[in-house]
Amino acid sequence: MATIKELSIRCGVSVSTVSKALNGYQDISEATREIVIKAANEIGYFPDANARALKMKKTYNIGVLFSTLSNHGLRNEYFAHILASFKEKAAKRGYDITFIEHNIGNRKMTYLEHCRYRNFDGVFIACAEFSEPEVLELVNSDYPVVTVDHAFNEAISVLSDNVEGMRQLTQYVIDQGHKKIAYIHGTKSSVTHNRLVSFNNVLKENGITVLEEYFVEGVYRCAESAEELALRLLKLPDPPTCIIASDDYAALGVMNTARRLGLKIPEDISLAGYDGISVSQALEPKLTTIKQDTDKIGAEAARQLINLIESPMTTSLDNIYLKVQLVKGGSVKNMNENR
Amino acid sequence: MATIKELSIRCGVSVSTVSKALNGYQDISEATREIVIKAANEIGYFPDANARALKMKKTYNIGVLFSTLSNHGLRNEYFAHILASFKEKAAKRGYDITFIEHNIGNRKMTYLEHCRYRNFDGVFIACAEFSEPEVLELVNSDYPVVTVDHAFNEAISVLSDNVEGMRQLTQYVIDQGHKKIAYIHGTKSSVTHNRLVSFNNVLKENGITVLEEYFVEGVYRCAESAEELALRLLKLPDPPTCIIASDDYAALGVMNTARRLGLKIPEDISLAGYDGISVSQALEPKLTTIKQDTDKIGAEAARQLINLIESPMTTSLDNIYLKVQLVKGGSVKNMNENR
DNA sequence: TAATAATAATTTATCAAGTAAATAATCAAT
DNA sequence: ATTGATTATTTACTTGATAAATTATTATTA
Repeated sequence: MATIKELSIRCGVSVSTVSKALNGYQDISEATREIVIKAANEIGYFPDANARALKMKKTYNIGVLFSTLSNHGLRNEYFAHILASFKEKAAKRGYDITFIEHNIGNRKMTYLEHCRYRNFDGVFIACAEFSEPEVLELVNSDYPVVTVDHAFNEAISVLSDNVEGMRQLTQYVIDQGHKKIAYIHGTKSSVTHNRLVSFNNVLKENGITVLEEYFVEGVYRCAESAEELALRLLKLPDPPTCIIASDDYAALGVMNTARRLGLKIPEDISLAGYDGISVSQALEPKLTTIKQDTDKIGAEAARQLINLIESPMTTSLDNIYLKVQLVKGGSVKNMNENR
Repeated sequence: MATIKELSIRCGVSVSTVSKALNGYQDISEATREIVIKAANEIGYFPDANARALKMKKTYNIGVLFSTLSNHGLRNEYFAHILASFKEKAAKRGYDITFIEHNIGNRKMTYLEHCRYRNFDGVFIACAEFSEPEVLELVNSDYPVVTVDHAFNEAISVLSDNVEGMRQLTQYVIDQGHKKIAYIHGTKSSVTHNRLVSFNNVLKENGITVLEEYFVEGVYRCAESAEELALRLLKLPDPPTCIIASDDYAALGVMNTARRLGLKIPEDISLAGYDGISVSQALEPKLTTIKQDTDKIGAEAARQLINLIESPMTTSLDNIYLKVQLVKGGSVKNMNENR
């Protein structure tokens, strides 16, 4: 790889003249600048990222935390899609992305230590166990941080408007004539909590009360966990007519159980999910669900993080709520027509 | 972040003594080494990656090419899963991973230039348009390169044993009594070519000849493209009894078309795919397909690449073929029982 | 005891950049 | 011709780490 020194020899000027010429300094004659730029293009010169980072304290590299715990990580479509759009947007703004790891080889380091070691300019926490001390350490550090689906005071979070999403979904189910609605909610987090609260509010507004047994808690985004819970719900003496799962993976689990019990969806049991992953629309019937705009979430996260990196004084730490969309599949039966 | 200089002051020794002590040099007394290591742990010292890379010509960072062209990239489950296991394995061996990009900000650079700019130690081409000049430039460079699903002379490729996979699948379909088998093959590449050849060989071995119209070419891993082709196949005067798609996404497309035409799978038309993505097993009926071991592909790719980086003289450039597994779903009808 | 060897630590140079300060060159005005 | 102002270029230093060369200290041997 060509270095600035080689370039300077080729141009017959000093190294610093080259540096200044390329970095837009004003004390360089236009003639010299032209020569340097032309030569740089000819030999395909790019300043070495490591050397530059060392001197400038700026790497143009963003650390992305993407822990593979439980059902998260790259193997989860929701997060993989978010990462894809984050990556595209970051590249457009001039930033590379590198995954944050725990243990690199045999050196044990915390997430924060890894970030400092690599000198990331900022941190994107796409998915992680938000209660982990190491994650908190990262969020509470002086790093610019943007998270997805988890609100912190010390960071910007980009998330779907879950209150509105669950409101639309629940109202739709109620409008279809359902009164016995069960809810499988995920492991407690601000996201799942908001959805649960919203669900309850809509029930209340519509003057509907449901059995306490209709509320069950499962592992978030885990089909297997939902399978069991669905079995419990469907075997109740007074089973629900509709099950709302807190995410599409859980909905898939419910579907499996229903199938095993010989129940048809939506004839025998209605079902709705949340997320709008692509599988949900490949099924027969298509799943009624709330589609989260993963493209926007990723792009907006990148936008916010890079703004925070480049203009920390004018970027507020407010959370960003994005619109969601009700997808009317065929998995919720219209009970009104049935009368 | 603590620097080596701060650490040296704290220990009352020179900077290079600290460096030597931490890097296992023998010309350091055990007493001094202990003091240094203890102090390093106390203040949580890690050598700065950029400074280290500059001096050592080694970044412990792998560039990963993951272009989002057509139906590839992170949004494709197959590749996302491969990346997940690659990432885990690389971290275990002490390497970080950073995505290779084209245009970073407003600087246009080729993939190779980006790699040199960041000084990656090696390159993993997970998915890309292999005919692109930029990709070829990368493969032909002096970088250690590992690819997935595409054999080059200048790089190691990790791929499934597609000949054997398609053999198993085709034989299974034939054993189920099918003789009129159509094949939707993907855009030409070594992978799709091998599958097609294998399909033909098995037909021949079984003394089966099929109509020329049964061979159609579609866009690889694209459901929409397969939808159209399936329509063409199913509208033939003498339609096939089974359609084999070159991948599961294409199989999904076929499924959609069949559904639209009111045809039931497998009663009216049998269907098989290739890849074994999770959607394929969430469907009803489950798809008969060949499962590629994405965990192994990713891990093996990482293993090979890091071996190539660390011991280029003893790592051969041979391709690695991994075993596949026939998944007998319910999408292929047993024609023998039907007689 | 002096010479030599072995060990332990320090100094200096280097990697590829960027930048402040010093210097040189050019030209105009006096 | 001298001074001053302006513009262009070079020198010297810095970033954090490592490698090579060098020096200091202690131990061993003739």
